[in-house]
Amino acid sequence: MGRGRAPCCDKSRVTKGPWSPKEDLRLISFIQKYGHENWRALPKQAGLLRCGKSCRLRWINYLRPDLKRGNFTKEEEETIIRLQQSIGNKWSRIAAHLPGRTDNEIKNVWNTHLKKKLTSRAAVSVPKEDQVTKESPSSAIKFSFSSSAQVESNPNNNQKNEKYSQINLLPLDGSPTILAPNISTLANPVTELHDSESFNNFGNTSQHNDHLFNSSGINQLEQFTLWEDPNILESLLNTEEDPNWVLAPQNTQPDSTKDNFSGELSVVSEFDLWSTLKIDGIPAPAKPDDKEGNKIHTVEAPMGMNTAHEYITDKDIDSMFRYLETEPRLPEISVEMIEKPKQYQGVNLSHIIPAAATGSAVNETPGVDYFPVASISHLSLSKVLPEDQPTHLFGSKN
DNA sequence: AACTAGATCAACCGCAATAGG
DNA sequence: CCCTATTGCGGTTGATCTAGT
Repeated sequence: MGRGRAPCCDKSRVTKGPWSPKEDLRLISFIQKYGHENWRALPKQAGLLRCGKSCRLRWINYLRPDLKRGNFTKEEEETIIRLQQSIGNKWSRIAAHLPGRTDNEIKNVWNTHLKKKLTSRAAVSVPKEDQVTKESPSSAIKFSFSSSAQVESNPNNNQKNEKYSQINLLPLDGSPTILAPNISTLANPVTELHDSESFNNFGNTSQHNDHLFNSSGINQLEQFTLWEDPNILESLLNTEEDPNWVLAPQNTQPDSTKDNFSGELSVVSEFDLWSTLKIDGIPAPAKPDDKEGNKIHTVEAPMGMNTAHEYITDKDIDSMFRYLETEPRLPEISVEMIEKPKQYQGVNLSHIIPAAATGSAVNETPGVDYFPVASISHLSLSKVLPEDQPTHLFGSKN
């Protein structure tokens, strides 16, 4: 063995950069089911081309269910300032005092806001001669902290929160559901589906990773029944659940402590346009406001839906395309396919038509455990997936 | 409209700390 | 106690967004 520290992973064989929704869901699904005893082995077991450190960071900073999102409150900022002055840049220790906040987030807030704020306060409060002769940080806090109430709430808060807007889904029977990228779960009333702002933000892929957070800034997983009790997954296997459940097979129980795990965790990470637009029994959303100048398309609802058509904007379609581009298994689709799904049913578009709508049933592989991954379905395996990849069978259970 | 500078923040890197054999 | 593997931490980077010109 050579000298020096061994690299944590083979850098040439791991993905770097921003995480895709698909990767997120894969990581969430794996940890939800098996935990994270061994970060180094986790990527391989979960089928992720990521370094273990990257997975850990992603989980801790963005995916774990107890994260709080949104702007820091004045109280939180005060706490950070106070603790930073007393213990220094011990971000993880500071984070321990702020439930739902991560050390990385706190560090960023400090570097981008609080440090400057503190500096500007000091400039105002300290006589000029003192600024030249005294640079002790501990002296700065003595006069800066009392004025922290001046911190104003950001008038652009709404803008930030808007990025988190999502369309919410409900399984037909109110069953718990698992999160799929670019959609959110049943936590909020489905009436939000009709909110034009949420509608227009459908599938919005902002700069960062907002696909898991709702307009309240709370990680949807926090309200995620399935998350709170992973055993629900198992119990659902024995129930007559909604035909819209997407099921993915589970061939093997991985040993998270071993590196030679050979099983595969199959994950459905696609989202379904139709299920977001329309769920049986729920009134269709109002035609969205075209205030942003997006062209409004009238689209046919797929077979099995109650209504004849729904509305969708260019922006929505773009968002959907953007997501579909990350799904290498999916065939190319066109706007026309989206607008006229019936015409394309059974050809290329079967992957965006809910199995329940088409009435098709997917045969399960004997001896394979299935678990629901999303309350929606749109993959017709025979049309989309190579036949030699049986571990990726998706479809409704009945 | 195009460009630029500043702001933001997710993600990476390297080192330190810790665990376990 | 030593050595190695792994995790955790803090500094830093760089992509993207936003506001200003």
